[in-house]
Amino acid sequence: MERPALPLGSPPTGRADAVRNRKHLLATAREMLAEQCGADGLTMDGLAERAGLGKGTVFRRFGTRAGIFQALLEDDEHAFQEQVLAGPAPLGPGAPALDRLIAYGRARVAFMIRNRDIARASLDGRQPIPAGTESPLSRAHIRMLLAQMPLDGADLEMLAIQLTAALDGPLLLYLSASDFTEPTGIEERIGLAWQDLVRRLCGT
Amino acid sequence: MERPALPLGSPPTGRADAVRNRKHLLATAREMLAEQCGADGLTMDGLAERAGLGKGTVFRRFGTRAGIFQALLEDDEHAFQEQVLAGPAPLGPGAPALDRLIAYGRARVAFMIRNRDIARASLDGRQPIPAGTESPLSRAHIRMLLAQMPLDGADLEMLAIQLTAALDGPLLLYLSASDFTEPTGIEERIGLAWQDLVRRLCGT
DNA sequence: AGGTTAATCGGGGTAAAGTCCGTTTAGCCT
DNA sequence: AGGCTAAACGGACTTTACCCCGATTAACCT
Repeated sequence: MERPALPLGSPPTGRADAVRNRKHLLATAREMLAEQCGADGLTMDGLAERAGLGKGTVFRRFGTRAGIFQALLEDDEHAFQEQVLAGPAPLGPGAPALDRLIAYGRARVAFMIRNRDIARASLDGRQPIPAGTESPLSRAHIRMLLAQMPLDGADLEMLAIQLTAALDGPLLLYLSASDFTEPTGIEERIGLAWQDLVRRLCGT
Repeated sequence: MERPALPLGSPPTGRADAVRNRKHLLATAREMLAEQCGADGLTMDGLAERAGLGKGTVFRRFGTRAGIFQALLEDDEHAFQEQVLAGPAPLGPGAPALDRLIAYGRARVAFMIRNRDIARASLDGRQPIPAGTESPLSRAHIRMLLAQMPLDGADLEMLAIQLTAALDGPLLLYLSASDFTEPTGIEERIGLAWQDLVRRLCGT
């Protein structure tokens, strides 16, 4: 195993040029996504050429095509998590756990909708362990909030996984593109459904 | 658009040789999966050659590599749904909706664990509309059961999507391969968590 | 049966993903 | 500063998904 221990995590560590190139590649990828309006137009050759780097570098950095989108998503997610960890209540700390959980779900739904193209493109059926999408941060946060709530006898770890899936799944797997062009505010609808789901879980 | 209206659905319709070849390709794919112990070893060229057919045929039938796995999954799912629609209670009809919902979840978890490799391989970040995995049958069934339960004021459609995600998501996205090699009975654990989740939803 | 047609088949061609290894260079040690 | 080494770079190479279109054939009609 020569692959780095944290192949795709949040590795702003290592040699200076590696870190620089990684950032440069992510920035270039965002440019290309913005210009070409779609993830399909992003090829590894194209990215390497536009970034002025070799193809080997791109693959060593991200491992796979989906890896680029996973890295982009994690990048965005990092900024998002700042809001959650240190932002104003009820999303940030200072509110009751139930309120925070509801606020978190709504915020995450908005986040997923905003980044749904990248999120979808980050799915890769060939990777045995589904990275990126996994959002360990999301899961851990939900887990932490659940622990503060009166849920006697529940398997909190598994419940956190289920709720994470209930948040991300609709956007990743079950809602088609057409659902977002309809006039109805889909974001509000999913947000309400989340709120309702969580409230019912706590017995109102 | 020359693509057939039901490109990947359950199309045992059309010309006789097309239907025959489709079945033959699916069977050959299963053989290769069984022998090579893994979805990665299945290539389109290899499948075509082993089946004694042209590569073009494979692609016309399944559209994409992921399409093969989606077709395999739908095939298995068909047999599974028979149990649900006409099998013995509580999975089949005849039991209270809550019991059926719990039984369905447990059965689906078992199904997803059994087929997790194929299910994972059916994910494809390039398809704008996530087919196959979508399991409209699963969603519709859950939706139907929810309608029989005392859930006043809920958005049943969205709740069904969330619960479908809570069932499929863990296996598709959030549980890594290592979770299944551990001694702990993961299937039972997920099944219990599902039961608990649904019970809480109904207020005990 | 024979002819017509529209769909399927076949396999060579293209482009993009992913690999390899010789070359270069950042970071460190003296 | 100068050298050492492990890591990163680059781009040619291989593999594979996916496309195209002429050849073939099943289904239907008379």
